[in-house]
Amino acid sequence: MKLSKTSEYAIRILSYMAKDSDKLYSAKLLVEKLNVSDKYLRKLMTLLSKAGFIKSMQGRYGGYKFAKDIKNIYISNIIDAIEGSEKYLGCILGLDDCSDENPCSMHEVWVTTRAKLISTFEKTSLYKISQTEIIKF
Amino acid sequence: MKLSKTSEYAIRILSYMAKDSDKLYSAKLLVEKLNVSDKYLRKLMTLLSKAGFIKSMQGRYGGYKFAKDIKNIYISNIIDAIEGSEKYLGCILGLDDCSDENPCSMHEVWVTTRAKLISTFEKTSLYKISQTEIIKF
DNA sequence: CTCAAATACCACTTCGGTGTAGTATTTGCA
DNA sequence: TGCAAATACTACACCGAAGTGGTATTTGAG
Repeated sequence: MKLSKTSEYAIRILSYMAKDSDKLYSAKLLVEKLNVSDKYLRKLMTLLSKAGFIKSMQGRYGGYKFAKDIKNIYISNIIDAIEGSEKYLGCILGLDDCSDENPCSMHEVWVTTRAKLISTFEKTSLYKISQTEIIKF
Repeated sequence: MKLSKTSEYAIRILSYMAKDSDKLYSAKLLVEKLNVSDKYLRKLMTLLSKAGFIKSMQGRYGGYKFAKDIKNIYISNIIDAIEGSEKYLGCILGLDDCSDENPCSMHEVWVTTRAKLISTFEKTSLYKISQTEIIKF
């Protein structure tokens, strides 16, 4: 019942970048500020570029910046790009054919909790995050 | 954002046993009914015995039955025994020192969602599950 | 034009969750 | 009392996520 490490990193990185959403950030700076392994962060940045959240500038004085408005990037988009939405949309017991008509043992209690989970991910944008007080990145 | 496979199995098994909570269940029967690998289920049953949820009867005509009242077994207890409570109690971004005073970027939105998650696990007992209509185990 | 400093790419290692195999042990009944 | 049928235990295989290493490529400044 946790996000993958990669999703955790991605959200932390993008939240940090959202503080000043027009700035160009180097991998080196992000590594220092977020305390993530250099190699892992660089690999992840490439993935986030390919997913369309950010764009990379190569060469001297290169780095990364947002490729689109942070008001249009939601936590759900980030998680989906990295580990897939089925990780939190599906049946809590992993049953493919579980539904209201064909409920598993947890279905009844899980429905509302899952709705809350989905809503949290789908309604929280990086812009919203950038407006909250954040002490720990 | 999922339970481990082992937790999924454990909840499914115990939910099935809760239907008739005084009965003795053989591993063979459970494997047939729940469509779980024989070896994996047996190993898990031993773990659930050691965790105190069920007790095992060895020898011919052996099997498993509940070791305590299913009104006192909560989903949170099962998850805790198998993968540990920190898997859903902690910071969504995996930060050890995240708190109200030292919030991460998701803290504000996550607090209420996590509370809902915790409440779902801590307030759902096997007894409650046994009272709901279940079609798919 | 060359070099410094940045990102991109490919391959490999490590680790833990999942799953399998084989053997040992227990116990009731014919 | 021996056997059938059940659980217990130990070790290993597999696989994907996490993490590391080395090299190639890009590009602005002097």
